[in-house]
Amino acid sequence: MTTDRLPRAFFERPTLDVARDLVGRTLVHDAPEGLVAGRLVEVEAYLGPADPSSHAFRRTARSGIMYGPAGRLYVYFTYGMHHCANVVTETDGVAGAVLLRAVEPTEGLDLMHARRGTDYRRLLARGPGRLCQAFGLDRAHNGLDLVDGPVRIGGPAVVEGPVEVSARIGLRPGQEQPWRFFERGPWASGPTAGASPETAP
DNA sequence: GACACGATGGGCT
DNA sequence: GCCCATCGTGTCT
Repeated sequence: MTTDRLPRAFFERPTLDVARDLVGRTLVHDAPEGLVAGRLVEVEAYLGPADPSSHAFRRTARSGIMYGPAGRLYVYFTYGMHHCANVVTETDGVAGAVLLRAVEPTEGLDLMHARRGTDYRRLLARGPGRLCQAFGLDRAHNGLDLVDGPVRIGGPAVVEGPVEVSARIGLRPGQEQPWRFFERGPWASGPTAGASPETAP
């Protein structure tokens, strides 16, 4: 159900492996105002100094957390209005993180609708900014430990169909590494999301 | 200090 | 599909 957690060893692995294995898992935020949960359907891997698109391409005050212990949240603010949530991977000292891009909402739908201010279920947590808004995640959650904290990831990987791979979204040309892992369907974001008939609000 | 630029999303065409 | 708001972060002066 939603009470189990993946162990730290799960995150303490190569970033691409963690990213692929996160698709289908359950993301949970047990906040004071209520619990919300959803099934991860889209993630992207961001590596260290070898990945020009990664914040960890250069080690700075902000990106330093990507070099730290695995299993922590890395939440940052961008475009003046959006938050993006990542999971830190690799061993302590090696940079890596997985961006959480979309989930299929499963629990706490009312709270998510209230936070998002929309009745459209399909767009509750489709895209990294919407996901953070629906789950109530902001910079206050930066650094939280998924292994021991209000935000957790657990459950078996439940995937409808194959885990597909594509280039990451929204990056500069020439950096199109196939490091986006997703389940095709109405809940994933991006041009290859592939909506299905089952999109009722 | 100043400035350029996003791992985006919402609204309009 | 195109446009652009909006501000924290990084980099340069």
